[in-house]
Amino acid sequence: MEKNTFEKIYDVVRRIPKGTVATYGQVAALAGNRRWARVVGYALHVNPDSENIPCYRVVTKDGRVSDEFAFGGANRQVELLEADGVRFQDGHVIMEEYQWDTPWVE
DNA sequence: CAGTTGACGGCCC
DNA sequence: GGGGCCGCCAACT
Repeated sequence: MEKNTFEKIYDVVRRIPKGTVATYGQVAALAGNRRWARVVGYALHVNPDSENIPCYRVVTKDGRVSDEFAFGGANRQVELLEADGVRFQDGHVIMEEYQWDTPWVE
C-alpha cells in the first residue's frame, strides 16, 4: 500500500535528527521527488501533528525560516532550533554546519 | 472538471 | 551580494 504524498513528507520530517535542519527541497527529495518543495511547504502548513512533526527543523535553502509567519511565529521556530543545539547567524541557520546529512541522498 | 494557490528552488538581471 | 521571475507538483475552491 503506497503512502500518500503528505504521509511521505511527514515521515521524512519526523526522521530529522535533533540538532539538525533540513531544507524543503531536501525533505522533498527524501520523500520521493525534489520538485515537491512547494508541496512540502503545503504539507507542513496543514501540519496535522505538529507535536510529532518537527516542522521547525525544516528551513528554506537560505537557512532561513519561512518569512516569520510560520506555525506560531518564526521566532518560536528559531528558539526551538537553538534548543536543539543549532546556532543562528543574523537570523539564518548555518546550513553548511547543520544541514541534515542524509545517508541516502540521491 | 478547470483554475488558482502555496511554509520553495533554481536561474537570470 | 541582493532582488525578481519562472517552473514544479499536489491540494484547495
